[in-house]
Amino acid sequence: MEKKYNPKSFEDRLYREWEESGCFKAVRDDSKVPFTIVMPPPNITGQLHMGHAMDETLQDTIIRFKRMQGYCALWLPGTDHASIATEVKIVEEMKREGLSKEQLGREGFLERAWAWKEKYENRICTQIKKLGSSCDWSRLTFTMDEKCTRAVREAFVNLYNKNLIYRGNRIINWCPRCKTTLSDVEVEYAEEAGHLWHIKYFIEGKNDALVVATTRPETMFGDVAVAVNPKDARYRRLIGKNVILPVVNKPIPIVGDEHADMEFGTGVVKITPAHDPNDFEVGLRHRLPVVRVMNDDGTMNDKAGKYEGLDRYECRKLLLKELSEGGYLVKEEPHAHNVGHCYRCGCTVEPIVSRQWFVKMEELARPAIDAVMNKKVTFIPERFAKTYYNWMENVKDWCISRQLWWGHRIPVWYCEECGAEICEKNDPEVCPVCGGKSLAQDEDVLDTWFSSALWPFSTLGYPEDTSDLEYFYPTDVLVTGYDIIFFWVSRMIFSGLEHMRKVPFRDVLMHGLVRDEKGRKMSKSLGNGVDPLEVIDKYGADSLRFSLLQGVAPGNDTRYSDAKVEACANFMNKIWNASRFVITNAENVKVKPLQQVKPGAADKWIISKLQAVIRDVTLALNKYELGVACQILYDFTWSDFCDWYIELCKPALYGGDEAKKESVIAVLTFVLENTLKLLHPFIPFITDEIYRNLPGTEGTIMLKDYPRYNSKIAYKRDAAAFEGIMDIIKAVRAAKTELGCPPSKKVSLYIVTESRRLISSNEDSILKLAGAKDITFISSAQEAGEKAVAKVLHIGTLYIPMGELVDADKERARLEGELETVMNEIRRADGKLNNSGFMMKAPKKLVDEERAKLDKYMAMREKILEQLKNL
RNA sequence: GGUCGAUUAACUCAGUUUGGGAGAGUGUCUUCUUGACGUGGAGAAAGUCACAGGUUCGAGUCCUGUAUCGACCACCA
Repeated sequence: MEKKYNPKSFEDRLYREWEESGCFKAVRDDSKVPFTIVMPPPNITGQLHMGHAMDETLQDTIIRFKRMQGYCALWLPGTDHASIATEVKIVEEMKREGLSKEQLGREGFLERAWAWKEKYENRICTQIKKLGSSCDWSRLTFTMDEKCTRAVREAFVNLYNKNLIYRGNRIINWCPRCKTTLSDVEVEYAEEAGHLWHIKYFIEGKNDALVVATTRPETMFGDVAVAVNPKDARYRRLIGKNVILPVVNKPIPIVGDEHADMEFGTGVVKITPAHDPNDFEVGLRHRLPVVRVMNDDGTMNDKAGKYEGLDRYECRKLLLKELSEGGYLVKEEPHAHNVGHCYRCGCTVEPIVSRQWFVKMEELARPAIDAVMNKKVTFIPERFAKTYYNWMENVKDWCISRQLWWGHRIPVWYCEECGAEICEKNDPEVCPVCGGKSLAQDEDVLDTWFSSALWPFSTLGYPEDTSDLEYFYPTDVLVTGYDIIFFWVSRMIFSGLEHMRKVPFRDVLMHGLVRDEKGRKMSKSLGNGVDPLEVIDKYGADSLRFSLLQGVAPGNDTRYSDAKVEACANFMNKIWNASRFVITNAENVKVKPLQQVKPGAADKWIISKLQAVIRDVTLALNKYELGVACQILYDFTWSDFCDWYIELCKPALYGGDEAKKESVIAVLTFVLENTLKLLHPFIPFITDEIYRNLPGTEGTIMLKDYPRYNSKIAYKRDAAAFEGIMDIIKAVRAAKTELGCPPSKKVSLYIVTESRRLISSNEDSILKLAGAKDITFISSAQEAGEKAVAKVLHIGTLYIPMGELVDADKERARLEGELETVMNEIRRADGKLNNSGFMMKAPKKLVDEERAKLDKYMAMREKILEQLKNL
């Protein structure tokens, strides 16, 4: 083994070996229980960020754990075509070359998009591999692969035939820059400082006017009415009359509608059904026409008269000027309001009436809600179920058509002869209605999330009834960020239930965002993003992985910091060196299996600790508490194993007793091997590299059994007794520091105790670790000599004569401090035991424990007082 | 307006379904180059668990309310 922990020297090599030897491949094996995770497919828009790194690490840790536990573990990787996101990127790239979509044409554009896909998919997969992800690459799926297309068509046609997909004229969100619709969840709202303009609409034939308040005056060309609340005494009598639309000089009716809020503005609202969702509803109720005034690119159309062709904001400016000059504009006040933006390009979204394809949600939502209610799907942490219910219960129909080229084309054709609408899985040749041959496919593509929604089963072979689907579906856990519950999780749930009749996964493990050191969201515009690859290059993948898992609680955001990774790199170094120590000592000897040696007290202690760790880590992992599991392993490895056990071993290793040495080496090897196995799912590279250097091992650690708790070697009592020895060592060390005595100075120890045998048998360890020269058992304090520091411990009382080094004042102060602590404990225990409620209601075991504690502390108090007197 | 989360050491955070002696990492102070590791060892200081009530023999943990911060959803002419 190399002297230094140098991840670069083995990470890539090990990954190649794992992959080439087929360790990641999951093949149906009916003798095993399947455990399946489908990877949330990263977008092929660019490269992986820290959020991905966290997502992949969580999944890899879980899947490696399950694989070692003997499950047939499948982690299925993939990438997402990310329709709009990718198209935006490609168009940007083309723009830099002076090209436009129109110039290339659909065919040419798609060719370019596929080339893009090749490039970025490769890059992303390389990055995922760098992290150590043990996914089955032979199953790598892209959301626009042939099999996904088949799944999309099947699903679409199913829904269409059940009337759950329809085409209709409705208000949708329109991005004038991307020139496509967006679903409701694709719109991001941000508060903006705007204005509220009060505009006079004269009542027909009168000199009187109604004043409407609007934030978007330019839409007035599409006004088809003004509404007042029917309960509003101010305006009630005007209902049924007309007002004259300024500038346009056209009469439009005054309608009575609840939508008009008497409290807001003037209580009169203009109705523009084509450009506002609420107005659209009002329009439906009053059978008003729908007048669209804007083009797809956000410019005004011919309805805007002389403003035709102008951008919406330019038009607003000029129109306001005209209104003001005409005396129509009565007031302009600042008004903060939420404005919707395209989640991909940031452009202000326009609500526009348009003919689009929709998924009818009501019927699909109900079983999806029930599935979570009935615990067929469990959110971890549970609170996210509520978020899910809130959304699902109020969900509106899902607009799925996009005016883009990159994506799954909508499987609907129109007969140019009879006008029939044909929805079929396979491209139709002739019109089934009239037999006509000129059919045109719908120009639009589907929302990228339509194919993502099918991901858990499209990847396994749906719509075919495959063996994989039967075996691996439903999948076991979906690991993803809480930010895509609406986009993705909910849609997978109702899609799985609809198309597969089964939920897509049993558990949903949510994680939060990875933020920067200051708690800010990592983003391009802030420039505070950290590239996982750079971190791996600097510290190694294991350090990054461990830092991302350490201290995470499900669903909580975490902060990334270099300092944290560095601390983890130190941990790797610690593991590396401890292992090197064990391996070096085991090198030229035949390592016996644990069963063939007689463990001593320290050996039993570490073996016992190990059993507890096995139990607790397994429990934590089963509950997806990866952060907790990390902490347990970190503490055990560093403190128990390295700081204590290895040090405790040294007397035996360097002493002359061969049997002892043999036994210690067996235990060292046993504990290290198990620790490596326990750690492997979290830090796969270093653990495998060391494992291969361990005596008596063969092959990769990743296919070995995960350690199981063994009650036969749990040694609970022995371990507790040994803690007494450790207390002695700690006490000596502390006494030396407190009194300014150098640790290297060897001291004599005098002990009053009932555990002489235990102490004798561990004399070597005590002498070595405490820095002592001898131990003498005594029966009273006086025997320790005149000036001795006393340490009252559970195992007994320890006296250390320190001659000149002891400062009597310091020692008195120390003892008084100790007395104070003990008195506090006595008060606490006494209080409890004198509390009749506690005595009557607390479990007997607890009362007994408390009484024993009190006795112990009382004895300690006596000793300390005696000591103070002697000083 | 609705929902949810956070508030624990100087900093970053664990502490859960099942209430029973406040934890880790980083930083700080003291100290040690002893044959795995100075990316280290040993020891220490450091907390009114946001606040106020309540339930309980007992609350960081359960309940109610308040404050501050944050997220999401909805509405906003």
